[in-house]
Amino acid sequence: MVGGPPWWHGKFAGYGYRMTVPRQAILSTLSKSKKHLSAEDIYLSVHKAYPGIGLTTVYRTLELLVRMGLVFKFDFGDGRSRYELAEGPNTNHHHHLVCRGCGRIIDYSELVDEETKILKQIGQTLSKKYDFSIDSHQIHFLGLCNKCK
Amino acid sequence: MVGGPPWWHGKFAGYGYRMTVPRQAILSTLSKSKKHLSAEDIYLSVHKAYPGIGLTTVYRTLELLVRMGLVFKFDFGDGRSRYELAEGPNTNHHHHLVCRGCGRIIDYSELVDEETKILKQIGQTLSKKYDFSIDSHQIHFLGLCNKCK
DNA sequence: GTCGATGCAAAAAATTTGCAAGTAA
DNA sequence: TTACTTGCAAATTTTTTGCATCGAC
Repeated sequence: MVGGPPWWHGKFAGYGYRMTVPRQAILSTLSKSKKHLSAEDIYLSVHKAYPGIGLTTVYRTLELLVRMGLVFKFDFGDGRSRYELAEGPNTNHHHHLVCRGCGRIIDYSELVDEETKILKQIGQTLSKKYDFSIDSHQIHFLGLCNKCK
Repeated sequence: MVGGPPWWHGKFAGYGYRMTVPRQAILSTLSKSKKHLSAEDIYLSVHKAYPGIGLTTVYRTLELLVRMGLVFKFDFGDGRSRYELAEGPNTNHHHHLVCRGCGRIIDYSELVDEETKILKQIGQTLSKKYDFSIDSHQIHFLGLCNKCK
């Protein structure tokens, strides 16, 4: 509970973008949630506090935040994209177990450092070979959760 | 060029499903392509040879094949799902580089054995801890390809 | 004051569903 | 013959776009 401006202040001006109420609200919602929110989840949350904010703005803002690298976008195969804050006080690097039965997503952080270490090396090799600039990675394990198997 | 029935014959009866012309055609298309085909790609290819086959059947068949484990489904973030044959004479295990700029997908097979070896170990640990039965995994590196950076 | 940002309504795109008719086993 | 499959059309769902207005810097 230290107060002060959120860590993302100042990130916008540098890119020539503006800090607005909808952007604050969307970042705030993302930073408070531990889940993988869909655009509609975010809309509902934000719209409750600021009824003026529309779904279109949510989509446009998320696209911007992903481009800026502040937010990660995931597709787990259920037809809607999910979004997570890329960094910040409450975020921790993790990967996902995806249930093909019910769509449940389990985050795991165990062993992620080990995974990341290997992927970093491999990424460098691929980066060079394919002249491709890598800025993030995703690992998904697919299968069935305890309820679905 | 050995002829004989395709390797997937017999996979259906065991599950109580039937082998039909549309299913043959869809599997055949998938087995001939090296790419990550969308449902519409598959529809166009199959529909050319068998104009009677509709897009709905393609979607329903793909869902079935994914459930059977014969086909993998991927979402690279461009709003349409992609499908690849899971196994077969022409398939090789690979992972993906995904360009955030133009959506281009680069397959790589280098170092995949190394990745898979590690992930297998990690998968076992997670499997136990989360009571989750893992049957496949995906690794995506995200970034910008040579044309987009 | 300027130019980026927003809201609303409409459009577009991808995927799913209802139901009668077709067909593999 | 029986029950799984299919095709068509219609419906749903998610995401994008046009355009006039608003507001951050």
